[in-house]
Amino acid sequence: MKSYHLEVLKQIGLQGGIHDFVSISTKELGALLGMSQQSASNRVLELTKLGMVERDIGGRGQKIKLTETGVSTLQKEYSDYQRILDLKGVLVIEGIVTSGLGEGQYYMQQNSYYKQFEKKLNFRPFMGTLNLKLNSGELHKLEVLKNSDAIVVEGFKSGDRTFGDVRSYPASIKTLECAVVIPIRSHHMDVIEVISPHHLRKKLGLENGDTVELRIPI
Amino acid sequence: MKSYHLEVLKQIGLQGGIHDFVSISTKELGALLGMSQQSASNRVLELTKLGMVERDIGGRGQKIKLTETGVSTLQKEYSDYQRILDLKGVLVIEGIVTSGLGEGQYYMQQNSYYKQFEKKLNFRPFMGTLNLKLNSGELHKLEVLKNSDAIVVEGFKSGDRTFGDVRSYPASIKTLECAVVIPIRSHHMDVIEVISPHHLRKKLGLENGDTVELRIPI
DNA sequence: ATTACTAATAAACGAGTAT
DNA sequence: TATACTCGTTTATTAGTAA
Repeated sequence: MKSYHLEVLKQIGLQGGIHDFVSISTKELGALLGMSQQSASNRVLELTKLGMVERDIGGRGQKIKLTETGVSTLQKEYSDYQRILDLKGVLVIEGIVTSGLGEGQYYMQQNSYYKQFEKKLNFRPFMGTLNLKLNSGELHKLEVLKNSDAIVVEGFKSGDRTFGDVRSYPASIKTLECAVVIPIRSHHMDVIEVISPHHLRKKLGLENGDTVELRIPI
Repeated sequence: MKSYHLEVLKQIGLQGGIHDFVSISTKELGALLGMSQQSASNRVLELTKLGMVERDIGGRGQKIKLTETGVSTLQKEYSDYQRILDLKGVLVIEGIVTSGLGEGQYYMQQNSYYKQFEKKLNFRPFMGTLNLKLNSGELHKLEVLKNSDAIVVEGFKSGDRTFGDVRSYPASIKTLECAVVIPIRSHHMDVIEVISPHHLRKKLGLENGDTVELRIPI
C-alpha cells in the first residue's frame, strides 16, 4: 500500500465506510480528495485488489465499505498518531442492560476462569455478569476492541466440556471498575458481558432497559 | 501538501520530532519510509518550504523538528481517525503540585471571571487554584491542548486593569471534576492552573512536590 | 561521513472515450 | 447517468555524483 492509498481509505472511513456500505461515486470521491474521477476509480480498484475495500457495484453507482483489513489499517494509523501525540484513547460503548440466561454466572463459577480473572484483572469479580445489548451503531466498536490489546484468560478442559480462551478488557462504568469479557470464539454478537468487583446492577441501581456508558481505555 | 508528505511528517513525529530536534539523516529517514536517501532529502526540503519542519543542519548530519504547523497537521489527522473510529481521546498530563503566588486566587476573585466559570463549566469553583508544574517532557502536551476546543472565558476591564480571555478545559484528577485554566496570552510556561468545585489539595491530601495525573478529554 | 543537484527512469494523473 | 480503459502528459523517484 502506498501513501496515497491511505488517504482514500481514510476518506471512505470518514464517509462512514467502517459501519456499512456507503454510496459514493468515483466522481464524488475524487472531488473530496481533490483528484479526478479516473484516479479515484483507479484507487478504489487498487484498494479492492489490496483487500482493503469491498464494493457493491450495482446499475447506478457503487457502494463501498472497508474490509476488516481496511479498518485495522486505519486503526494502526490511529495508534501511531496516539503515540506521536502521547494521547490515550477511550472507547465509549453505549449498552442497554439486559438479562442474561445465567451463562455468565455459570462461567464465572468455573474456578479456573475465576482464579485467572482475579489474578490478571487485579480484582475479585462479583459472581455474575452484567449483560449489555449494543445497538447496531455500536457494533463496529467491537471490531476496534478486537484489534486492541486484551488480557487473555486461558481456556481449559473440565470433564468432557471445553472452555475456550477469553479476552478481557479493563473498563469502567461511571467511576466503578469493571472489565468486558469476550469469548475468543464469539462470532457476531450484539451482547457483551461485563464483570466487576462490584454488584453493578445494585450499586448503580440498574434495571433492564437502562442505558449505560462503558468506557474502555485502549 | 500531498499525501506522501504526511507519511514523512508522521515518521518524524514518531522519531520524537514533536518534542525537540531529533538527529536523523536523510538516509535513515529514507530507510524508515522505504525510499531512497534522495527522495527523503527532497521531501524534507519540501516540508521545510511548507513550514512543517524546521532543520538544524550542522556539519555531520541534520536535526529535524516539527513546527507548530507540522504538529497541528498531525493533530488534524489524529482527530480524523478519532472521528472515523468513533473514539475519544484523553490527554494525560502529569504535574507536580507547587505553590502559586496567590495570583490564581486573585483572578478567581474577579467577579466577572467567577460568574463565567460558574456558568460555562457548570460548577462553582473553589476559591483558589491548584498549580501544577510540568516536566519538560510534558510541555508539548500544552501544544496539543492549544489545538483542541476550549471553553473561552472572556476578558474584561476593571478600572485601569485589563483582564484577558482565558481558555479552560474540563478535566479530572482521580474522580474529581476540575478544569485547566490557561490565559490566552500565556507564553511558554511550565506551570498550569487547575480550578475545581473541590478543594483539591485537601480532598486528595496533596503536598507540594506530589505528582498528580490530570486527565483531559479532547 | 553528510546533503542535494542533475538527468534518466518509473509511476501517477487525467482527458478522451468505450462500456 | 455510472465505471474504467487507453494513452499522452505530468510528476515522483532514484542512480550518479558534486559539494
